Amino acid sequence: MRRVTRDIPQSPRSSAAGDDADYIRARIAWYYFAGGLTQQEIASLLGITRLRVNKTVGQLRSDGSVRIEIRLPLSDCVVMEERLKERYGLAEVRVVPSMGENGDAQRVIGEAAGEMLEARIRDGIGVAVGWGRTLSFAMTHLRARDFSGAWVASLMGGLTRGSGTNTFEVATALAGQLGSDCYYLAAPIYVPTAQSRDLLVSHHGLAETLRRLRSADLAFVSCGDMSPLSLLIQTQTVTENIQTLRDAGAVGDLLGYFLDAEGRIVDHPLNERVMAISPRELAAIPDSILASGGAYKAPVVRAVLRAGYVKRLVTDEACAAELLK
Amino acid sequence: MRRVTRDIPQSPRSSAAGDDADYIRARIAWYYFAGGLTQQEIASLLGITRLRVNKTVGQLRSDGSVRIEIRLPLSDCVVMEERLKERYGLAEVRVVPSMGENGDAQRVIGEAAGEMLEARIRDGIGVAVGWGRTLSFAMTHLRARDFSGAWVASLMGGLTRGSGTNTFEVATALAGQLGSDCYYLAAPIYVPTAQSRDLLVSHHGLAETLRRLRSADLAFVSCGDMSPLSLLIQTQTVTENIQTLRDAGAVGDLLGYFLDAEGRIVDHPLNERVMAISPRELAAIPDSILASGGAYKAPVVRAVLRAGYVKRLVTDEACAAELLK
DNA sequence: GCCCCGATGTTACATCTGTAATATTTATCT
DNA sequence: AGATAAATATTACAGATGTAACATCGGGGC
Repeated sequence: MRRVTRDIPQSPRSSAAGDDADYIRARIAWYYFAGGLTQQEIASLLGITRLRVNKTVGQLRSDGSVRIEIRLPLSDCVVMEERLKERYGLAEVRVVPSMGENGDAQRVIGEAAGEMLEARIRDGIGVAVGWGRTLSFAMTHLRARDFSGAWVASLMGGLTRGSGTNTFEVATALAGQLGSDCYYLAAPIYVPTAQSRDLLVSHHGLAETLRRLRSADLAFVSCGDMSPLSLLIQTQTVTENIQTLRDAGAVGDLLGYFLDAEGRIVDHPLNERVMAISPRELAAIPDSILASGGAYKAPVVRAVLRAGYVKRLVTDEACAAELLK
Repeated sequence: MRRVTRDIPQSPRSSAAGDDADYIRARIAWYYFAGGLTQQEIASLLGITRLRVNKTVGQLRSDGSVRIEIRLPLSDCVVMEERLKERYGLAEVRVVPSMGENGDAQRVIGEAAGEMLEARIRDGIGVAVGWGRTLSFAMTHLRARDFSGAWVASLMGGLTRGSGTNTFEVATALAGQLGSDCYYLAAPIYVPTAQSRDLLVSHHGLAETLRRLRSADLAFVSCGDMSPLSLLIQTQTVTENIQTLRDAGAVGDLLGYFLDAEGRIVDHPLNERVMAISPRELAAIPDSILASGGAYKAPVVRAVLRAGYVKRLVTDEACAAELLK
């Protein structure tokens, strides 16, 4: 566990250049998004290339420096939110429209989840976070306020062979945004054997992080399905076990634990080796947000909801429709 | 004075078609702004023409259904805000970047002013509003909440020969957004003679509106300069008097009253015929926002600030720079 | 019933935008 | 100083976007 202070955004800029670049960024943001000037106009106004303007605009969009708020609720979605709340006894549900094949659902869900998360952050709060693409999108949509009294901890171990995504990225980013402390469950998500799990837990700060996690006020998690697209499935450890997991009735994972259609942890050796708090412990956390969508994830999401592991849900139309069938 | 209920947005839609069109609008908003789909993709997804998507996107942008928030403060502007606050003893100042020749300053200032206004609205509040292009832009940037206990009244009479802009539009729109009552100063801004002014005031609901105005909690106004671009200057009544007004030392108007560089009402017959509350009465309203910008308006704005007629200011860089000279 | 109006579709085109491949500058490290 | 990496400029181009002119459709008012 380390203290994270402020290593989030476009960092490696030195002295004068950094200020200048930030200044240009801010000006571009205003001229383009508020003023509606054309990229070429901005370029000549600022004496830089259109290309640079173009790139900066792209950055601004994705790094959350400009945020677009849509004030037109989609009636269908609102209806589904209510029905989901009632059907699964949830405290809050947000359904966003599904985007066709292209513009990926993950991002839109993540952004909506970020808003829900932001609304629940308060000073002194302890937040337990998982990882995954959806969650990392949420990070761009948080307003960076200072909550130095708060703390963040990662709910689950990391991947050793990082496939592009740093698995602690979400926790780091959140702690950075909040200016709060961050505790890592610095271990692989799957340890070699059940014994080594016990060994690790007794060791190090892992025990402390786990203790902290159990006293968290809010959990922010996603879940994975069984398709080869899933981040978790791509890890070697899981790939080796995928067939036996399927045979055991697994429909997907929550915090690395594979669940059956009813949300029960399936009987499989892999589930003995997970370095993360258990779904049952997750359910004991006072408040929690599950962010997952896409029709193909509906089976896992349904499993998680049926078992009552989480209190709030952010998903998309396609998944919501499946959940309501 | 009339009750305004809800006649703001894209109104003249009948029964089924209206719902359908709104539904399409909402979907387009999500697909385009949240999902980042291309207009063509959206068109085929929804089975409509790309053109229609294109037009709708344009509407969404300008009617405030989607709102873009920029989270990068421009250091220059922030500095000027502080200096203006100190120099003119203001409670709050907002300075937005000036847009080059194109993308008009009015809109950006208006939008910022809308945000400041929104922040100050509370249930039961009485808001006195003026009119002008800048203010009408502010209306698109208000979140429509319900403040049925609030009321809105127009601060000044209207133009009889409407040059495109309905002068009560701002009051109507604001009342509509708030779902509150709206009182109009239903008279021309310049009445024929000083006597007819007294006559009108004694008559009708005008007296009541004026009484209300004086008990308003918040005023939302703009001011005009002496250039031919100014809405007010374009009215025939003023055009006839422009030379004598200049000779009397006028640098612009506030609520139809022409002021000198120190903010004093200039000695001119036209100022006897204004149907509006006086600047002095405006100063007595507990809280007030002046939204005006552009370098060419600096003289009037300075006059208004010097005389202390308003408490808060929203302007742009160019004007702010002049004000600080 | 007929006409007019507004909303939408059709087509065509100029412009703006996103992206890649490549050169040049600038900062940083040894 | 020289080498290296990052940022920025240059050029080129396909695809997306905004706009205009005109056709078509459906409803409401006379």
